[in-house]
Formats: sequence, structure tokens, C-alpha cells
Amino acid sequence: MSTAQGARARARIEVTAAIKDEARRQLAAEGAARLSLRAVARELGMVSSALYRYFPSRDDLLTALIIDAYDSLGECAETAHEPAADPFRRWITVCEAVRGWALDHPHEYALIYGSPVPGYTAPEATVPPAARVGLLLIGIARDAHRDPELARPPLADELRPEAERMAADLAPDLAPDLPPEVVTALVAAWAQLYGLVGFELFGQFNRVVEDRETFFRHAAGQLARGVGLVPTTP
Amino acid sequence: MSTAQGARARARIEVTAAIKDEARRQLAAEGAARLSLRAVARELGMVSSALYRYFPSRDDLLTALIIDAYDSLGECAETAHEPAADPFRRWITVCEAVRGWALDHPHEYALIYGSPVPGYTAPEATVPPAARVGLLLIGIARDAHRDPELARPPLADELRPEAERMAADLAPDLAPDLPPEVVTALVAAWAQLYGLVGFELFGQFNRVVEDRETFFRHAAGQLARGVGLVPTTP
DNA sequence: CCAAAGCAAGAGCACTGCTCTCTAATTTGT
DNA sequence: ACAAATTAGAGAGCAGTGCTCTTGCTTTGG
Repeated sequence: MSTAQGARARARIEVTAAIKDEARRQLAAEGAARLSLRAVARELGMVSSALYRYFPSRDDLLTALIIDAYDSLGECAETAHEPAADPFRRWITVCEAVRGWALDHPHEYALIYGSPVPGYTAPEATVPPAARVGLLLIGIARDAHRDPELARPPLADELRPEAERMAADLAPDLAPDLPPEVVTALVAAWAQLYGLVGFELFGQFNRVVEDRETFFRHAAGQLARGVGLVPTTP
Repeated sequence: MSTAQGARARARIEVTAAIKDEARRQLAAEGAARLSLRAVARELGMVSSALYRYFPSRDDLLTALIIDAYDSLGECAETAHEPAADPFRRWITVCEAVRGWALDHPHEYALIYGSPVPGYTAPEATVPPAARVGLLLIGIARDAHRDPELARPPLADELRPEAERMAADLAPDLAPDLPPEVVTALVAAWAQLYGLVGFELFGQFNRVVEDRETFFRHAAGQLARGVGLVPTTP
């Protein structure tokens, strides 16, 4: 007797998982560019052509790994998150979780936030998992800005009219309840966070920054300040 | 009659240049991962093995392209730089030059600031050209902080002792004449600048930021503020 | 002027992604 | 329960890759 879905279907999801596991191992060991379908199949004791029943191309395998990586990072950040703490602490915690995950999974981080594989465009399916960390940060800012004591990040004085229009275009779909300048600062901080992590990960800080842990904590704190999570202490 | 170095030597540098040119064309057209030694040789009408007389491996060709890219970016930033303007304007100009170069040369930007090629570690020769933009930014900050009116970026209050030690370790070799907290802010701004550019370039801002030009200018302005290039206007 | 060094060419190895055909097993419809 | 349809795996094969080695030829330097 077989289960509702039949033995074949179950074998399929098992093999699919095994392929992804082995592919992830090779990814972690060698990097995305050296991930080889044939090597994965070889390691799994199957012939390479059989693998194409599960993933129609190498790019499809990579897409699956990308989605998993986004989810892994998102889950890591969500787990680390302490919703009860104050906004500043929450912000730092999430940022450090992102950095920690990146240091633990450098090749997967490179896969999702490094240069995209040429000719490869991420399908729509990657969007929701990719947004998880961003949503977390938005949530922190949202909670924080219930407190009227907090500073609003100022728009640069120079080109305020343009900047205000830009910020207004930016805000609505993303976080309608937050002031436009906060959303702007948030998006910038989001990108800058990945700049910090990427530079550390890809070796740009070698021989420049020694105590990277402290440096990152400090920089993340400044980002929080930019988003207006820190009360102005004059 | 041949020149001092002989015809053979001249042919060598010509062929070397032709190889790099063709490689750069393929890089721009297809990206680093699809750059093929054989294709370069084919396009140049020579056989692939002949190419190894000029570049002992594909990685060496890539290294040459990386150095050229760093130099191209550095020169672009230095050309755009207006040493006579005020620090804020100088900062913005250099940042926008970096962004512009990145948008014009996406694959070359990905090559130098994206995920490193697996197993590839940049040789020492890449360090000086890679530092050009950084030195430019340091110079701007140095000039700016001759003005005592400018704000010093504050260290985060939370962990000031650690942060001060970190900043002190960071400063000496980089810019001994600048206050440690400025150097810290500078290094962070440097990384964050590349986070902003990378996110735009690699599509992370799709459907999020529409007016990217204005957004970037604003964010770069905030970076300048973080480095203390803007007088505090209370 | 002749040996030494530098060069292009070709063949070849081990590898890659991917397609095709063929066989065997399993699921499904009647 | 049995035939039909679907599906998994195996193998051969194609076009491409980086790279090495050997073979002649040309330029160079003593």
C-alpha cells in the first residue's frame, strides 16, 4: 500500500531534496560558478541526464538555491529578532543577524547579493523571500515611529523639492503609514547594510578594518540613527 | 630598422592590448563568467593555445581586466572631481561619478565589486588602483575638516569604549591626520556607497525606487552628512 | 652566422551543459 | 486485472570550455 500521493511522487521530492542538498554543499565548498550538474549527479550516484528530470537547467537549480538562501537568511533574521526590545536594539540585532548569516554562508550570500549570473534574471518567485529582511526592518521603523520623541531623518536641504517628490513616489506601496523621508532613509539604510556586509565578505576590508565586529556594530548603529531610531540627545 | 625594443616586443604589446580589448568587449557583452579564452582567440583569428603566451591562464586575463577596471573607475572619478568646489559638492560629484561609471560599465563593476570569482584571490597588484576612489574621498574629508565649523560624526553612545579602540586601530595607516571617528565614518560611507550602487545595478531597486538618480543624490548627501562634511544647521 | 629564445599552430585531455533515444518501472483508466 | 500512458533512469553524443604538449617556424642576440 502506498500513501495518498504514491511512492513515485514521494521518491521525487526526496530526490529533489537530495539534489538541492548536494548542490548546496558544492556551492558552499566551491562557489556558484563551480557548481556542476554533472558533479552533483556523480556524487548522488546517478547519471547526469537523469538530473534534468528534476531541474530542467543549471539555472533552474540555481534559482531553487537562491530562493532557499533568501528564506534561510530571512528566517535567521526573524529568529534573531527580539520584538520586545527597543527599536534601536531590534535594529542592531537584525543587522548583526544578517552579517552573521553572511559570514556563515559566504557563497550563498554572494549568490543572492553579489553580481548576478550573466544572462540570468531572477524569476518572480524570488521576490517574496527576498523581501523578508526588508519587511522586518520596515516593521521596526514602523513601531519606532509611533514614538513622537524620535527624530525624523531630514531630507537633504540642497534639492528638497526633487527629493520630496522622489520620496513620495517611493513611499506608498512600501509602507503607506510611514513618513516618506523615513521610507527613503530606510531604503538607503537597507542598501547600505548590504554594502557593509559585502565589503567585509568580499575582502575589501582586508588590511583596513581589523575589529570588524565592532566596526559593523558601530556602522549599523549609525544606520539606525539615519533612519531615526535613536532619540536626538542634544 | 626597428625601434629600440625591436619589432617582436612591439608586436607583443600590440597583441596583448588586442587581447585585452577583445576580452573587455566580451566582458561588457556577456559578463565575466561567459568570457572565454577560446572565443577571444577565435575573434582575433588566432588559435587558443597561442593566447597562453600572453596570459598564462584565464584568471590572469581577468586580473588584467580588473586592474584596468579599477583604473578606469579611478580615473573617471578623478576627472569628475572639482577640487575647487566646497567639500559637500566635491563629495557628491565623486559619488555620482562612481555611480555613472558603474551604470556605464555594469559587468566591469560587477567584476571588481561583485562576488569574487571562486578560488580567485586578487593579487597585490590590484590594491593601488583599487584605492584611488578611496583616496579621493579621504582627500575631500581631509580638506573639509580643516574647517572647524564642520560637525564631527559622533561615535555611537552605546559602546563608546570599544568603538574608540576600533577607530584608533583603523585610523593610523589610513589617514593619520584625521580624527579617528571621521576615518571610521569615512570607511563606512565608502562601503555604503558601493551598497547603494550595487543595489541599483543588480536590480534590487526594481519596483522599489523609481527616480534612482534623485534617490542616489539624496543618499550620497546623507553619507556626506555622516562623514561630517555638512555644517550643522540647527 | 648560428644557437637560443619566442611564437603560432595543431592535436589532445578532461571537463562542462544539454539533447536524444531507448529500456524499465510505475501509475492510471477501463 | 490488464493494457495504456506517463515517468525515471541509462547511455551515447554534440558542442563547447580551460589548459598542456609537441612540432615547426621566425626573430633575436652573442
